[in-house]
Amino acid sequence: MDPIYKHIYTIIEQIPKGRVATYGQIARLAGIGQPRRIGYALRILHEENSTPWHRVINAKGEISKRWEMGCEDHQKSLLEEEGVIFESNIRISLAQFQWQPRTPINSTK
DNA sequence: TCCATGACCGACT
DNA sequence: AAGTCGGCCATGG
Repeated sequence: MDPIYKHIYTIIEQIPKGRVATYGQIARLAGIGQPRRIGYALRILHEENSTPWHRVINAKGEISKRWEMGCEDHQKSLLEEEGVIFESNIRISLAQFQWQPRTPINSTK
C-alpha cells in the first residue's frame, strides 16, 4: 500500500476523541492538497485497522453520504458518544469541534 | 490508453 | 441559500 495512505491513516489516528477533522484539513496535514485522495484512502480502509474514520467529515461539518444508508447514522452515534454535538441533527459545529493540531481550542480572542 | 466515477473543496450563479 | 461547475488524483472497466 502507498505510504501516503499510511500517512493519512496515521494522521487520522491522531485525531483526539471528541473532535473531528475535515478531508481538506487532513489533506493539508498530509501534504497532499487533494481531499479526494483522503476519501479514497478511507474507502479502501474497509476494516483493515482501527482508524477512527468516523471523526473525518466534510468541509460543511456534515457526514458524507456513502454507499450504504444507515452508515451515516452509525457514524453520528459514534461521534455523539464522544461528546460531539450535532446541530440541525446533521451538522457539527466545526468552530467548536474541529481538531486543531497546532492551536489549542480555547481561542480566547 | 481513454473514459467515467468518487466517503471532496471552493468559487460562482 | 441551494444548485452547478471545474479542479485534482486514484481506481476500475
